[in-house]
Amino acid sequence: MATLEDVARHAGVSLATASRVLNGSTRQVGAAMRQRVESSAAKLGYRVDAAAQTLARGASNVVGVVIQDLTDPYFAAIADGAIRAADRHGMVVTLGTTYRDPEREIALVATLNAQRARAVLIAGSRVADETVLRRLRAELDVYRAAGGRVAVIGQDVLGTGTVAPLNREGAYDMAVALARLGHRRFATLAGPPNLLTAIDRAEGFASALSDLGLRPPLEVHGAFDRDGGYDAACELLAMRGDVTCVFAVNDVMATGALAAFRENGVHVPHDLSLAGFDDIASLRDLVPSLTTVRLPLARMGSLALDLALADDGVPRRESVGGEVVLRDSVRPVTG
Amino acid sequence: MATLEDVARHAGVSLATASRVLNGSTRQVGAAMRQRVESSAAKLGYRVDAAAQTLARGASNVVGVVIQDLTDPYFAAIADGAIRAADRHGMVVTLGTTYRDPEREIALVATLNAQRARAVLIAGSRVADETVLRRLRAELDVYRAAGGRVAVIGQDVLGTGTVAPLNREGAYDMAVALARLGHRRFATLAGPPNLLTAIDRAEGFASALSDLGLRPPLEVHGAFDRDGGYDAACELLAMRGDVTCVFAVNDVMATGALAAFRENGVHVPHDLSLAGFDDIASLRDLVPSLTTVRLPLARMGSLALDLALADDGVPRRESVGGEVVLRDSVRPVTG
DNA sequence: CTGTTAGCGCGTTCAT
DNA sequence: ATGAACGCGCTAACAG
Repeated sequence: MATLEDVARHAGVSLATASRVLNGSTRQVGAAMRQRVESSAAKLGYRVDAAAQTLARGASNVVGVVIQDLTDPYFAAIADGAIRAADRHGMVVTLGTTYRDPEREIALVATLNAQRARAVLIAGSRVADETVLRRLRAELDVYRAAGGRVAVIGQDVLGTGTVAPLNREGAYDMAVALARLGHRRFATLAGPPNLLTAIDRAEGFASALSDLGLRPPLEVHGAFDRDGGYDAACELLAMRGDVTCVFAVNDVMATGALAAFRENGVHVPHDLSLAGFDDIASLRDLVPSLTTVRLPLARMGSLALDLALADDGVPRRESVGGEVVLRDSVRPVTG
Repeated sequence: MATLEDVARHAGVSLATASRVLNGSTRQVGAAMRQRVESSAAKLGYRVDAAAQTLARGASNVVGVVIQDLTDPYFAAIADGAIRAADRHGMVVTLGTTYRDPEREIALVATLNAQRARAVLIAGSRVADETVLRRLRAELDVYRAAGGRVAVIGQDVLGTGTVAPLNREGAYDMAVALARLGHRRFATLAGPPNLLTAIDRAEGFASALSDLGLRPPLEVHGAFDRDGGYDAACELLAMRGDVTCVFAVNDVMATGALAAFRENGVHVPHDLSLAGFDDIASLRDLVPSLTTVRLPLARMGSLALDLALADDGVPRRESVGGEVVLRDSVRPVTG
């Protein structure tokens, strides 16, 4: 591989001049030399060495993105937004996946610190576990002490820049919208009992019912994924009582629930209404189409990068609201 | 940020010793010193500088993955497989997205070359455009000349390691399976006319019909995504004739087609059978469930990394077969 | 506008 | 088993 020095020699100029023309310095270089350097670089197939640049500059151009599962469209959409934003900044994304294991989250932050990533974005719900949280915080602290910028997409429990989806509020609004359609008796497919996102959404939903003077929802817990929704829905069917409307705390769970209901001969929305949360694009062609709370996932990813890069010590917090989207999976209660 | 030298000084040992204990050298270090170094490193919050390591070693631990669109579950699944494999090798993935623009593909390879990525994996169909292909090949050549390893997932047109899905064969098998159900008159939602994957699948399908002595399928082109399938399906409806079964060259297009058919009152599979290709997991809950050709997407991603890392000059090629999965979106022709 | 030179943090000979 | 010293490729003063 040709080095800058090779190019400089080949062009008959100094190292510094070659550096100035090839790698964005603000300094000016005469047209003749610039020409010579450029053609030498082309001829030799010169490519900068980013590692050397990082070392010399003391700053890399990578941003780390930590998500839980790339095959979950929720995270894919967020990562996509982050990648596009990084792209606009001329930065490169190294993407890490935790497989929903908080330990891996910590390890990834360490790795990204080693890369001297300019920023680290962490997406995914925090777990209500103080000890693992403390260790993550510690790892983030050493990263930030070294000048690293951090933003999370989710709960603001790390003292970092935060893009906070209004989970509680969105679920609250959803409950109000569903009650307005005449529903009085609800169930919640509530996700894992220790996942903050799931908790917030379930609580927001319940609190709206309470404000409306309705009975608290039946709550069934389950994993935060498609199969969790399926299982929870099956469990619900065994004890449904007079429930007319089911709120799943995310679309992926709602998808599983839909399948479970169908397999058990329960027709949505005729026999039971169903709502989700997130508005995952690739799920828009489900039948019936899912009523949900739309979150601007890609924008959340790019916003997180902006927040992280703007981090000047006083972490900013940006809330993003969700909008209730009524589709075919719910119907008014008649009579 | 603490450097190795800081740690060495703090532990009262030489730089070399500190390096040996902290960063996997094969050399042995006495237990006492090892202990001291480790506790100093912990106390100072030392984290290796990957850039410095890369420079000193002359090799990075990043692998580049180039895909077209992260929100397309096909690519997300492949990238997921690649990330898991990289993880097992202790490597880190920088993920680049082309937005289906071949120019971006070239730029990304250059960027990854700059990172001195140990391997570059490129997923996504080649386009039948010689000039852009030549330029991509040229960029890959300078990367490979510098010792970079490359593997593509798709057509073997770059002279690199290749994970080749058996598109032609899978589509052929699908046609045979559908004909066995009694279908005699087919249409193909064929994707863009210059996309090799789309071409191979459409041709494989047609060639089976020909072998079976059936009429060639009606062909309608469209973008390789959900909306392309939707549009193509609409077009097809205007000229359908006696077609009883539609083959979309991928599941995402089939999803769009399903929506188009439904909106136009055409019931699948009652009025029309529909098949796709890929077996995207997140689409398995569509109703009716999609008949498709299953591809082991995650494995293709990890296989690509293996191929790339094994690259010793003579690029290997690994074909991966697809398996026809019959589901509810097709039904036998009765009478 | 151009050239010289001193590091950036670490791996790795080569001595000891 | 341990340490001293050089070099990886590049940027950024500084000098001219």
